[in-house]
Amino acid sequence: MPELPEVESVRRQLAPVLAGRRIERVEALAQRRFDALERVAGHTVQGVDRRGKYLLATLDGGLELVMHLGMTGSFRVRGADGWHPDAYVRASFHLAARRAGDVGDVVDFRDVRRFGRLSVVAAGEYSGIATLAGLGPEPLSDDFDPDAFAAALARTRMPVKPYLLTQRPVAGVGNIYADEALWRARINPHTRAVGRPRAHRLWRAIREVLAESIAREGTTFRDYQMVNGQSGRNADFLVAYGQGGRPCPRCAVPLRKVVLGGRGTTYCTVCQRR
DNA sequence: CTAACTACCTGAACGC
DNA sequence: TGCGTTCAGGTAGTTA
Repeated sequence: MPELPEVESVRRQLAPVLAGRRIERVEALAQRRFDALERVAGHTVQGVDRRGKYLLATLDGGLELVMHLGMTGSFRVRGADGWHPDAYVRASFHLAARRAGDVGDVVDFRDVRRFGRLSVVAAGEYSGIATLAGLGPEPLSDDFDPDAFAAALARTRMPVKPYLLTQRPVAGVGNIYADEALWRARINPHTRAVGRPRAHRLWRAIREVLAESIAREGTTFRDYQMVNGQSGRNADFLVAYGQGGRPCPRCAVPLRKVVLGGRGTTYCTVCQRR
C-alpha cells in the first residue's frame, strides 16, 4: 500500500499516540516478518521518526522498533474512531496508562496480506534489514542532492523505474509516485541512460509529487488508511498511475499501461519518449 | 556487486 | 451463482 506520503501521514498521527508511552506488552502472531517484538515490553517510546517507507520508534534502553506497512498494513487505536479489532489484526501494543487510574490504550497493527514488518533492534542497527541499511537519501531533505542523484542514475544499468523502486537512489518512492514523477519529468520508465538534465528534472518531480501528496495525506485506493481510519485525498490528482487508456493531460494521446520489472507501469508514449 | 526471477500472503474484481 | 484467473501501493531470498 503505502509509499512515503502515506507513511508520513501515518507517522504524524501515530507519534502523538506513542510518544512518551511505556509499552507494557505486545501480543503478536508468530509471523516470519516479526522479529524480537517481545523485547519492547517495559520500554518507553521516545519518538516516532520515518526513513523512506519505514517508521522508526526510538525506545529507551537503546532499542528501536522498526515498522514497515508492507502493502496493506495500518495502525489503529482500539476504541477510537469506531475501530474494533477484526480477524486481520496481527499485533497489538498495550500501552501503560498516562496517569494512575486511567486505562491504557491498545494500538493494533492490522495487515491483511501480512507483508508488513515489525522488528526490534539495537538503535540504528539495521544490518538485518537490508533495504533500510542501503536506503537512499530522504527526498525532501537537503541530503537529496541533484548531482549525486544524477550520478547514481548514470551508474546503474537498470531501467530507471525499477531502479527507483529499489530505494537506493532515493528513499520512499514506490509504484504510484515513480509513475507520477516520471510522467512529470517526461522520462520513459524503460530508459537506462538518464542524462544530467533529465536526472535534475526527475529530482525536482520526485520532490514535488511527494510533497503535494503529503499535503493531501497520501493516496488511498483501497487499503491505505491513517490511524484515524480516514483516507488520503491524493487519488483524484493522479495523472499517470492507474490512468491507462485515459488521455495524457499534456498531449491527449491515450496513456499506455505495460508491465516493467514485474510492476504495472503507466506512461505516455508521446511525451515520455525513450 | 548487480540485476533478474521467484516467493511471500490474501482478497477483490473480472471473465466465462 | 460458481469457479478460475489476474491483479494489487512491497520487499526478501535465490540464482546467474
